[in-house]
Amino acid sequence: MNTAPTPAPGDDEPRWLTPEEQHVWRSYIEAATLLEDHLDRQLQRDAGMPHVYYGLLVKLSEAPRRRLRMTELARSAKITRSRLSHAVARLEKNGWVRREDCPSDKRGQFAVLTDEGREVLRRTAPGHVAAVRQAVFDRLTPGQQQALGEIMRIVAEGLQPGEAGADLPWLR
Amino acid sequence: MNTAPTPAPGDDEPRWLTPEEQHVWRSYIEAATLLEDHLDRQLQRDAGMPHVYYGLLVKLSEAPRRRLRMTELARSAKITRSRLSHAVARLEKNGWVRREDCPSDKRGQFAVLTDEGREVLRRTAPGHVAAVRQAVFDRLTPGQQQALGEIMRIVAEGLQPGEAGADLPWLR
DNA sequence: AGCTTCTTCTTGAAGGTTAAACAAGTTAGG
DNA sequence: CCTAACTTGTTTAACCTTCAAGAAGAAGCT
Repeated sequence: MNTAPTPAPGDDEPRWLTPEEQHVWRSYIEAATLLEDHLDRQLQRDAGMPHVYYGLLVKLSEAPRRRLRMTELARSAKITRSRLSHAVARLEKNGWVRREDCPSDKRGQFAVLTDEGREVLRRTAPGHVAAVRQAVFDRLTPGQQQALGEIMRIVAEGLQPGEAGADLPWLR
Repeated sequence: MNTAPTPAPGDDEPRWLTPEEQHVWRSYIEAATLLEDHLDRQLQRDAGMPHVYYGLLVKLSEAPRRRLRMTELARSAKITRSRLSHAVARLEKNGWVRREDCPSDKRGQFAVLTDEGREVLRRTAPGHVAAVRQAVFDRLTPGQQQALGEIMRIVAEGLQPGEAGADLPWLR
């Protein structure tokens, strides 16, 4: 986000992005912004919820008894527990998720996908997949798709462990 | 986001993502989420503003007289005018941006980067570039960097023109 | 047991985003 | 001109996210 003045030696001059790197980075930011907006809008319109919430329902739908502990769900969706707490509160009000106490750990809560939640998913998944396809997969060659997967896997990996943060030990 | 039941012929059965596509897509979502969170946190901590706001200052810093019409800035940052309006209000309160009337179009407003805003940028840019490098560029081969740029350019392109949306004819 | 520490989840407030509606100004067509 | 249609930018309220703090239970240590 800046032009390189001079790469001085033994100096703490920041290593600015090269013009090529800048282009890559800007393309990334633009596409990521547009894509997330696009999907948020698509889902808000067709399913009445933002993309992240939809992702939560998907995770639950794939879990063993369609239930997951809050912390596990948060971790798997890459969001903070706080955010999840608010999200589940909303989804619960919609009747798509229900909370259940964990028998083995009285602090614990399960988020459980309700039948109604399943139904919403069943009804809206096709449209969502279509949107994803149209925005991403239909435009990329198999090679690019594979490359994208690898690249993003690498980036995600580098961001996962982190030292320790306020609310989220695993999220930096 | 679902398992393929059967690709029936001449049927409107949705084309679910293949397992490979699902992996790619999940990696993308995870990395994008983690990355945006990471950068948001980095900038919130070091610059006192979210990543998008930082991007606005950068755009302004590169514009001719360090000023851009609201609509142009919004378009270039890929956000809605409404969002920009709020953002500029906040940046103005921080003294980093100032609004100025457009002489040729009485409806128009320029967002102008103040000296103070420039200073914030100067002070925080190194740290931000370092974060981006560490999270992305340092982990990818030159080939992957190039591939990422191409891929994201394609995706962004497909999302740009669109038919016409409520507030944003160009977004969607 | 008793004490400290960690983990789980929630809360409340502050801030950011969205959607819809609007005022004001500009443009295009007759 | 004059009106209809469009643009620009803002506003409001509803919603979502973050941050810091905290209640409650579990785990570990002596």
